[in-house]
Parts: sequence; C-alpha cells; structure tokens
Amino acid sequence: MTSPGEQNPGSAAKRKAGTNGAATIYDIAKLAGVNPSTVSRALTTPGRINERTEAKIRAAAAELNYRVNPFARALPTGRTKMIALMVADITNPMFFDVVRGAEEAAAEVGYTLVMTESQESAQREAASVERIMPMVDGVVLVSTRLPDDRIAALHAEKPIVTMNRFVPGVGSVVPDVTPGINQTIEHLANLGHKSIAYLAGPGPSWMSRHRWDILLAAAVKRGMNIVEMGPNEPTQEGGQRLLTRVRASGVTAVVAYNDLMAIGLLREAAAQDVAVPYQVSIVGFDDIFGTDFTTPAITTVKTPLLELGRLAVQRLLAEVEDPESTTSDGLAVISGLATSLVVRGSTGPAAK
Amino acid sequence: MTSPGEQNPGSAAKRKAGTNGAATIYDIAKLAGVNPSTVSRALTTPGRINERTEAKIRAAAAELNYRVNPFARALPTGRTKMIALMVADITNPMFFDVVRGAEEAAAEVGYTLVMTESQESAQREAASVERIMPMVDGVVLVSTRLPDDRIAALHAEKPIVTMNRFVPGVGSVVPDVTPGINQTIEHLANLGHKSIAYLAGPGPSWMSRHRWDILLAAAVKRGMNIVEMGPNEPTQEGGQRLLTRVRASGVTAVVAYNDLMAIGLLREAAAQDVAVPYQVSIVGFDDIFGTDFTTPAITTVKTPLLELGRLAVQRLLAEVEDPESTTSDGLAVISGLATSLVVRGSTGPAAK
DNA sequence: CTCTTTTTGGCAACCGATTGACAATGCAGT
DNA sequence: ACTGCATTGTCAATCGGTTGCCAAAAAGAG
Repeated sequence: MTSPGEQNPGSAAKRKAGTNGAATIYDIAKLAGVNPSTVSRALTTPGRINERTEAKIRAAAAELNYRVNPFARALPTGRTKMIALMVADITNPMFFDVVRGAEEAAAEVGYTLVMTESQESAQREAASVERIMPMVDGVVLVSTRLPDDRIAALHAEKPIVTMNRFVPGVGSVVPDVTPGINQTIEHLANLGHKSIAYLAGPGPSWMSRHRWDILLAAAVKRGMNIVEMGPNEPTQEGGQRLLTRVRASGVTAVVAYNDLMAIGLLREAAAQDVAVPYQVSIVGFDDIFGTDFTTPAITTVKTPLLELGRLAVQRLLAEVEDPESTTSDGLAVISGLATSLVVRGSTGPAAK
Repeated sequence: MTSPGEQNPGSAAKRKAGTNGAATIYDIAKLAGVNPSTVSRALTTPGRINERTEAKIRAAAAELNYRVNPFARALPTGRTKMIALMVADITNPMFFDVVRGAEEAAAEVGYTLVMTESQESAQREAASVERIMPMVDGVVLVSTRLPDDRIAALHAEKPIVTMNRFVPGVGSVVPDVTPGINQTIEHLANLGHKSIAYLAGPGPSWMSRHRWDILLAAAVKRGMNIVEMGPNEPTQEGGQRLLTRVRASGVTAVVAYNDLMAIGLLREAAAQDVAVPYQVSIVGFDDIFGTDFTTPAITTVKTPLLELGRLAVQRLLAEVEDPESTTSDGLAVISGLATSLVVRGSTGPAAK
C-alpha cells in the first residue's frame, strides 16, 4: 500500500518508523573522527578528554543537534533523571503551589517531574506508585494514604520522601503547624470563644491527626473546650455536610482540616442563613486560591506550600544523588517551615 | 568504610547500587526453563507461545514479582508509554480539570502522563518541550505560546496535539465557543447592554483572538458596540489593572478572556466601590474553581475542560498508535465540545 | 508411513549509551 | 636512548528487552 517514495498527501506523517531519526554518539564519533566511547566521555566527563578533542566533539554534537537518548542512558546507569510526585487529588488547589515548587526545584537541576494522582484512593495510589516506580529515580508522596509499612517497603527499593506525613526511617517534609495553631487559639480566645470544634479530614490522613493533636493541646492549655468531628472527606462537600453537626454541638467556632472544607461549610452556612462569623467562626488551613474571595473571606492558617514542594524535591534529590548519607534522618524531620494565621472575615466575636 | 555485611544503623539504605534488584526476563527464563526470548514473546505477544508454556512463564513472572524495565523496552522499540502535557501555568485553576481529564484518559490505556509547565514564557516552553520530547511518545500542548512553524517542526518528530489552539496540519482540540458566546451576547442584550468590551488575554494566545473574533461577530450581528482591550496577562492582576480603562471607556459590560481576569476585575471593582453588576456587568470564561463564590458570583462561559483534556489525550494516543491514519485532519478539527453560559450574579441590567 | 505444513522455541543481532581495562602516545628525567 | 609516568583514546562487555530468522517438533495430508 505505502510503496516507498510515494507521496503521502495532506499529512506530515513521514516520521521514521522504528528508530528516532535522532543523532547518536556514533554519528558524532564518525563526524569527529573518534571512537563512540570517546564521545560519551567527552560529553559526560569533562576533563577526561583532551580539550581540543572535546571541543571538536561538542561542535559535531551541536551540528547534528544531538540529544542523549535518556533510555539508552538509563539502561546501564539505572538513573533516569525523572522523579515522581504523587498527589491525592489534582483538583485540590492546595497542590498547585506544591507542584509549582516541586517543578521548579526539579527543573533547576535538570530533573523532570512526573505527576500522578491517586484520586483519594489508597488502592489506586498503590497501583500508581507501582507503575511509576521503575521509571523514576525517586518519589515524593504528598499526603499519602499508604500505610507505614507499605511506604517503608517502597523506600527499600528507591528513595522516597513523604510530605505532610511522618514515617519513621523515611525522609519527611512537614510544615511546623504549631505557630499557626497557637495563633489561632490565641485569636479565638481573644474573641471570646470558649468551645470549639475541629473538623477532621480523612481517617488515613496523618496530617489531619497531627493538626488535631497540636490543636487539642493548645486548646486545653488555653482552657478551652474542644471536640473533634470526623473523619470527613477533605472537600467542599465534606465541609458542607457538617453544618448541622456544628450547629447542634453548640460550639462558637470551628477549625477545619483544610480550606476546601472551610469553604464548603461557609457556603452551606450562607445557604441556610447561618451568619458567619456572628453565629459561628470558621478557620481553615493552608490559605489556598480562593480563600480570600469568599464572603466573608476565610481566616486560615497559611502553609508555605511552595517551599514544602521545593524542599521535598530537594531532599529527595539529595538522597538520589547520595543514597548513603541522606537516607532518613530519624526524628528531627519536622523542618522549620512555619505556618502562621491569616486573619480575615470568617472569624469574629463569639456568639451570645 | 562500609565494609560489606556491616550493619548500617538507623537506615534502610541497603538498596543495591548499580542495578535494580528487580527480576529480569532472564531470571524468569531460568526459573521456567525456557529461553529469554520465549519469555519476552509470552509476555508481549499472547498467542504466539504455547498456552501451557505461557502459563508457566506467567507463573514464574508472578513469583518473581516481575515488572518490565520500561527503558530496556523503550530502547529497541522507541516507544515509552509516556505522553507529556505541557501547560502554561500550573497555578491557573483552568488546568485542573484539563489535567484530570488527561490523566484519566492516559491511565485508562496504561500510559503515564508527564506534566511540565512553561510558566507563561515561550522560551521556557520551547526548552521544556525539547527536554521532554525524547522521553515521550507524544505531546499535548495546552494553550501553547509557540509559533506555528515551531509546532509544525515538533510535529515532524513526534505526534503532537494542541489544545485551545488551531495549527494547520496538527491535531487540535478546541471547544466550540460559539454557543456560549451567542448566549452571552443574547443575555447582555436582553439586559439592555449596548456597548461592551472584551478584555483580551496574552498576545500570542490563539484562544484569546479566537474568542474575540467570535464575540465581535456576534456583537455586531446584534447591533452592539464592542471594543477590545489588551493584550493583558491572563491573571487576576491582569484583570485588576483594567478597571480604570473599563470605566473610562463607558461600556456597561465586559467579557474577560478568562475567569482569573474576571475575578481580578471584580475584586478591584469592590476595592474601589464600583458596584457589580449595577455599574458594570462582568462575564468570564471557563467556569473555574472559585467563580461561584465571589460576591457577586461570576457569570461565565463554561468550557468542558475535563472533556477537552480527555479528548486531547485520546487523539494524541490515536496518532501514537497509528501514525499513518490519524495525523492531522485538515480543517474539521473544531470538535463539537460546546460551551454554554452560566448566569450568576455579576451580570445585570445595563447601567443608566 | 512418508511428506508437507504449521507451531513452538532458541539463537543472536540489535537499540544507544556507559565504563573497566588496556594500549598508544607524549614527555620528563637520567 | 631508555625507563617511568601521565594523559588520551580504543575495545569490548554490559544494561534488559525485542524481533527476524531458522530449526526442531508436532500436526495434518495423502
């Protein structure tokens, strides 16, 4: 049918079939009059080869528009210069800045970032990670739902860094929620709140429990009553569904696991004519896109997401580059990434 | 220092160095008592091998927890089962659903999605694409800023599909903006608006011009006056900065290139006590996360982003799987993905 | 019970780069 | 001129699959 030489009308499908048309080190070697291995050395080990020869080779490479074949390189070295970022739900704005930070940190050192999402399912997450592992030099698990032992098992295969989750023996990047939470309690106490609720996130979320632990301690220390409601889906719907329970509980303020839930609750309150902050004050977490244009705007604990993303990748790459040294650092993993309260309109004087 | 056998305390860094510990087809071959090539065939060409042998091989593979090394496979075949999605700005919520749709479509058929962003810079985009091209089987360019000839050049190397951009000879996925725009004009006309403005996006944005073209035609047909303002950054700031010009122009309604700009303009209006929609009506584009919780909520032309993402990937994969047939389909590329107006609070009767 | 045809499995040559071992070359010191 | 030592470049094996070609085995035909 497609006899060679035949015009293939109306289409740019003349791409070569099996092989990429791309130039190889063999082509360069021929052009520069040296051995392929010399080309390889010239390009990967500057200094190993005579300066003039190297220049000649580089010139030839440039002329042929050479780019290494990442797979050919990956095969003997086992290194791919790709890392994976696993997120729970791409459509949660919380991940924007994380992804952005991670992308930046990876690109800076010539790594490529591969993103996958688990769609909030531990099972799908496991499958995704399985599939991606052989392709990458390491994985950042953001807000993972995987159990500790599973993570440890993965870590035995390849470098792993978790974010918003602490796993013993595995590099972790976790923001310091204490300052933000202390400020929140302080703020609410100053407004006269004596009884508050924490709207928990998903059950398997380490971060949700972590925030609860710190919040509980801070509230108790301040002599407040506090209750936990949950677990809940970390979405607008999850927050929405809680309004009835919140009102029934008699608390005057709530702290939601994340901003999405806070937004959901806020909107449901508006829908049911519950005045915020007059009847109930709402505090969110993370300070995502949109928290400042609800009515009222949401008071929230700002998390340095971009920096977290950057740092997670940097730690991962440190482990990738030198597996010996950096692998896990025991307990001092809670890095100094501080959170802080951003006060907006959704908090006010306690009702009654 | 690290004498073999020594306990490496407090760390799981016993990962094997050069090679992955992973099982290969050679291990399977040995275990099943056949030739490696037989294993390869059994696993990749069902039917080519005797059923019983194949079963034995599969059992052995399962026992060894075998997973193909994607790079070893990619080397001879040139196929990687990865596709790239290039977006302009990860932090623009517009891309959420696009990414989600693309991820789904890719995952369904066992492909892995690699994401990169150009950070709104044609130069960075070119560099990113260059870097990613050799790793993937094809690329989806979303809202690309690259010039036509550059895209055509890329298309000569690998399958490419553009989204929100039409390039002759290259597969394109573009929503049908006409119904949404017609409804918008109709809606505004019914509200008594006679003079409106279009707040353009970035200069190189094909989609911004496209929307303008359709909008212009629709407005003229309806006997309205319309002006274009721009180009502008497609961000909240871009919208914010336009308030003065909008007011000066005397128009009673504006249509923004995207929701981010609409939100920016709306917030700036609130900040300067310009009443929306009483003094000026605002219409956005896309219906992104957050448009429904501004005050007032934003009237916007909803774009089926998830479907666009899905479709872009599906078209790309069709071309990947069969380069002959699917490459480019001339002009009938504007697929039937219809837009429609979502009326909310930011539009109202024309001022005066 | 041959002879042909179809299955089935093995051999070996790739894909493109990396890298240890070694040879050739150049240069200095004696 | 001769040895010693660097420096520079070459050879060949290797990473883990894929695949064209062929031979052995099995099935079918006459």
